[in-house]
Amino acid sequence: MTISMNERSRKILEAIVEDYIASAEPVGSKSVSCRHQMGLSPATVRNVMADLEGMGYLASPHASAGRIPTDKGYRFYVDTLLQLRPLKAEERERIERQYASSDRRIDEVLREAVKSLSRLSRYAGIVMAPRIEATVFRHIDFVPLAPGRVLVIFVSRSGEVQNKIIETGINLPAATLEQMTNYLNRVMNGLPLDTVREKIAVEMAQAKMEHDDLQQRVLALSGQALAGEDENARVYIEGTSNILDQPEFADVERMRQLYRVFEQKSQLVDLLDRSRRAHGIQIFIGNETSHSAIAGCSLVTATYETREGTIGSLGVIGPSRMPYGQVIPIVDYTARIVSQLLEEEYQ
Amino acid sequence: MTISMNERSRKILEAIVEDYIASAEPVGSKSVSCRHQMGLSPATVRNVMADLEGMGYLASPHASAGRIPTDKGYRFYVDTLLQLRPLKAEERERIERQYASSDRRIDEVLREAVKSLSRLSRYAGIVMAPRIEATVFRHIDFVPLAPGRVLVIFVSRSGEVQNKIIETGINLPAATLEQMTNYLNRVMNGLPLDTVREKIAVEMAQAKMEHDDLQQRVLALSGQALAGEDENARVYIEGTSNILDQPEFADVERMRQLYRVFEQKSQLVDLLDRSRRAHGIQIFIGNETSHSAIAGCSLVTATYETREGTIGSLGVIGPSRMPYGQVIPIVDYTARIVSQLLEEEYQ
DNA sequence: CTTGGCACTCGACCGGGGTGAGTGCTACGG
DNA sequence: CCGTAGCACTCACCCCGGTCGAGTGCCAAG
Repeated sequence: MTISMNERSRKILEAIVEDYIASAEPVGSKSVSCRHQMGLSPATVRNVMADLEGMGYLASPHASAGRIPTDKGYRFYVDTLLQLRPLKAEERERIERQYASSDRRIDEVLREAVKSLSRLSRYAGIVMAPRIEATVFRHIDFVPLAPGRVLVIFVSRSGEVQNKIIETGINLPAATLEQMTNYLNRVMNGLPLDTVREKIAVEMAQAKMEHDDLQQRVLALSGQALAGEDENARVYIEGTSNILDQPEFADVERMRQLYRVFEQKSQLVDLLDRSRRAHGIQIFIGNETSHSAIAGCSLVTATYETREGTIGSLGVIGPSRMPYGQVIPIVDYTARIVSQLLEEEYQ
Repeated sequence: MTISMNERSRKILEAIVEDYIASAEPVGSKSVSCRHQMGLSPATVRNVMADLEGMGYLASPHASAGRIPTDKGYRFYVDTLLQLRPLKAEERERIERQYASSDRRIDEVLREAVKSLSRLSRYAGIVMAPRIEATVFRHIDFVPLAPGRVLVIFVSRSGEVQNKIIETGINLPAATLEQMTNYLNRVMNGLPLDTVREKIAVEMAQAKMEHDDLQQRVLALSGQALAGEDENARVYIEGTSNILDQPEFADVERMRQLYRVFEQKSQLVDLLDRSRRAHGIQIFIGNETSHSAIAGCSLVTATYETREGTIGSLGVIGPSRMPYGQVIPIVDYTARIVSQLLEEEYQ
């Protein structure tokens, strides 16, 4: 058993991975030897395949079937063998066109992105919206709905709107609210959200000292409105039914597991968050996700960013048997376009 | 073959429907005769069952299996045999508690409702948000994001926030926007949305006559912001993976179809919309939905409303083999609670 | 009209033989 | 020492026939 991978074994591994990706059937020595006319007899290929299995790149479902790649096999393929298939101009155009009708509000853009990802990859698209911490203050507004109930609307510089109804207990006079709106909009405009929060805290302390109860309450209101949202709500998924067409999900039990993950979202949040902290393209293969419920699945993700840094991540989830060479450029280009669209907002 | 349904046939039909709902297995004459000690021999039951089959209430999957209810059978059961199992105080309380933490913004309430529906019924919950036409003007706000781009925020009386970014082409001065905000908020407050639209149209005509280009543009802006949204986006679904546990969906192909429907939503919009136009509880059984993709499924829906009329509908979707007696009260009570919560907003 | 009896039907389950793809091993030749 | 050809072996898959049993339909008796 050769320990190292020479050129030949790599070629053969590549052939097997690609055949398996294309056919979803275990691939045998003969088909490798024939289809990829590399001048080797099936017997030779067999020897190599036995080595590859020994090294953990391949596995056989049972004795007389062919071999299928393991997670490690896919990983090696992706890291060292894979050739990206760059997008054709026409495909790039198709991605861009997707956003033509959107109004460039960040959630609109992301919604289009997730649709586009799922449509192009023919798997499920997932997008994680930026955490509100990453935004910049643009505008705040208080709308009294009823005595003791105020709707607080917060707008970030990128046009994202977040709103909350807050029970104030007491009835805040419209004049105070208006005054405060003007003040906050003047002072906070353009500041990153965490700075805004700090400032609000400082001012609250001051208002407290001055026994300005009303002002303190309104400030508290703004603070509450700027609090973070449920993380799970920030994930968009689309095209999950695409995955159902894949032969590996003919088994009902696996489908169930997968759909539970989609519905629950927290595991996806975890992965997308890990991806966000990295930079650029990230690929999780099978058990590398360390979520056994999505065993057999891979995630291809990329980060999108503005000049102020990475703000979120997006990608595609599908079976590990995935044409990475095609999916990666799709994810990559989508992330670029999204970054670009959001960047334009920032001027 | 008796044409009419006498007391005995009804009892037997009831027994069969209920056994089948409980077990998901075709039910035979013997089990009916034994389990529901009605003093009839299996043979007699068989005769009756043959009649019921002849009348279209039952069907046999194959010669030597028992009988299962047809859509018509379920319909008869629901219309004339069904006894509702009223909610226990504890269950009602559980439903109410669900909304305790919500901030009573309409979309929050509906999101809680859909969760609660799916959790209690153990099927998928669906909710359709009111169309924006049904709302009442409360507040509008223009936030200039960049030269030529304005974010328009519209708030309805029930605290629903809708926002749109609009490309204005030219740069509208902040002063004009502010002036217009004040004007609209003063004049339109409390008017139903269609009236607001009319008024805007009238004022636009007037502005045109007076060659007040700026004002005309801002009015156009408001008009655009009040335009309806994508209908499909107004449907919430949750708990779809509950349905996967049902034995009737062991077949992968059916699951696929169903999930396509969930993802596409338009067929659900259609049904919920039909339900909204009716009043109170509505039940669609199997093919009555006239959407063949959800054959074998039933929908139990109810409308929620304020004193100004029905505004939306919500319900549960699951297999036709559904314990209607339990599901109907859940849906009914949820609709009541939602109505009540929204009503409170209106004061 | 009800009931017991009985033959019949038909899917589910089981076991066995045949088939074929694919393997591992071994012996041979460059 | 490496590549190749040959060969026996393995094992999933398919098809077949037989058995089993639940449930029916029908009939004749009460």
